[in-house]
Amino acid sequence: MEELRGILATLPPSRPAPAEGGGVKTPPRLELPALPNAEQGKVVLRFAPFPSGALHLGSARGVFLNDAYRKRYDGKFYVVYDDTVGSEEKRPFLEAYDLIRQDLETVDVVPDAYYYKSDRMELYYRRLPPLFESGKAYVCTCPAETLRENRRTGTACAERDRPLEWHREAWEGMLSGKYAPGEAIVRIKTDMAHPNPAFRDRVLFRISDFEHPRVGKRYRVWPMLEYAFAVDDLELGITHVLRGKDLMMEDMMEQALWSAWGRQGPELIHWGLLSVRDAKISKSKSYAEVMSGVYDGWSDPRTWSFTSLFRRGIRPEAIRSFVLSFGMSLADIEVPAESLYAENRKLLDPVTPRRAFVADPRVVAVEGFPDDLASVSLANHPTREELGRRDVRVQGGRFYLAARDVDQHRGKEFRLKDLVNIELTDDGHARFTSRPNKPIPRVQWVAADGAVPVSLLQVDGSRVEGMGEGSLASVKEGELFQFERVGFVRADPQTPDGPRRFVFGHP
RNA sequence: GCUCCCGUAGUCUAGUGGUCAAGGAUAGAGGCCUCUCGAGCCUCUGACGCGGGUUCAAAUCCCGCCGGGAGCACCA
Repeated sequence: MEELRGILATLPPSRPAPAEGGGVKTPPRLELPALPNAEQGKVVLRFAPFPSGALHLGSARGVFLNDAYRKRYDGKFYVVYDDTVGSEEKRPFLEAYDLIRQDLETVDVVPDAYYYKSDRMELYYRRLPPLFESGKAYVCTCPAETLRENRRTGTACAERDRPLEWHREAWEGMLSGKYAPGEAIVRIKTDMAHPNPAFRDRVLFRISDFEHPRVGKRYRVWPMLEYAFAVDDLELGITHVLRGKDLMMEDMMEQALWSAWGRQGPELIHWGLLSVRDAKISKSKSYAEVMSGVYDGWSDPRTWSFTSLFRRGIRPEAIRSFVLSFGMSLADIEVPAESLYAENRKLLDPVTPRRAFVADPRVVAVEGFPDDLASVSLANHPTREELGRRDVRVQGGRFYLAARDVDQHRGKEFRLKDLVNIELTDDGHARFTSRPNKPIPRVQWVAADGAVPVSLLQVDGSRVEGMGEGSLASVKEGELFQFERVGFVRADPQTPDGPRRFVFGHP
């Protein structure tokens, strides 16, 4: 898996055109540095996710940087499922292939092709014999522990210099089942005294009996990531590899292999590691919680998956701007999720209608509420008239206020925002005082008449229950609102009865 | 420990020897708004890790130090 941890000449045209007036900010134009040796129309890029779960915010850098350069150079972009057999702790999962495909669709990234490493095993095998012949690879039957120790001390293993024929036969033996898992591996011959201990005769192939989710037990000898990439990057004509700098050592491996094959590989370019503060992202934890039902599927906000962000009303363009703003810097960074929200807010604020919602509601009956005040017309947006208005019935003077507001304003006069001024006595009774606006605290309210119960899913998976204004009764999935003084929300699918369901996006 | 990478405001980023008395974003502070204590608008605060060089001139080049990160798996 190499998608973990992730401006073109212009921003994508999908960004909503800034409307006139309304104080809409023009987003800054972002530019990515040019790629070395990149020719217009001839750039071929690839993104290689390990199919163990949905794509999430940690994958975003790989997705959007590749896509941005693909567009900038009018090139190709492939998804290569990095689905070799994995290990005990890291296994590919069948469902993940489709999840990843859907996630890419969700964020409007459409690859030119999909490839599966598990379909390309013969290609990997075919490239190996020449390495035996040129003495660049060998079969090693050391136990893992011996191998580690030798690597540490820079000691070559006894088999390293056996004759070519022995290695050929041993390789056949690996394929045919003569060796059990762990009993034989293929290693590259670099230099056992290489200053970087991590680079001393690394493993190219190993035996695994795991059943692969796509190809079952058809193969028992599997390549390591670096070898598979070294082959695919040549076979697929990749011109530039963009990946996180955690894979820098893999560069050395790929380059060693290309040079052994007498070929020139693509340019290798890295970005620093990205972590998002406030977002503890663990694909394996998410997988476990999704499977066990603790999480509400991959759209549970706690996964930080693309789908879950979408469900929260976070637009793909916001994620794109967010990750592209980091550029190709090699510095490791930790960014607060707040930055992502700020990007999304620029997109949503100008187009999102306001609605009233109060959490933890208390009923307040206002004594002396004016009889002639039957309804009030409220703007859907404080500055953008084109978003229209709505009428809210207030007859009878019964309101829901947030418990917090009730407590805070007990014994004081305050204004029901956009409506009238009232006073709350110490024992909780409310009475009308006056109508004109004046500089006193303003409190959010929901008219009890017609109010609908609302359940708001939070980022931590909990729910806040409250009451929303009557116009929310007919809400449909996907509608976006700003609950005033609460934040931006997106409507979940609704059920005929029960509360209206929303997902909290961000303030 | 070894190898590699990185170091501009709280955070992210622009900057590739002069136009940088360092630009933008975000966060923070203050203000505005016939009405969002959480949106919007305006203003303000705030940075080149340290020490040596090179140069007429350095955030930009060189060396050292300090600090941070990654790799050292028969995972990806």
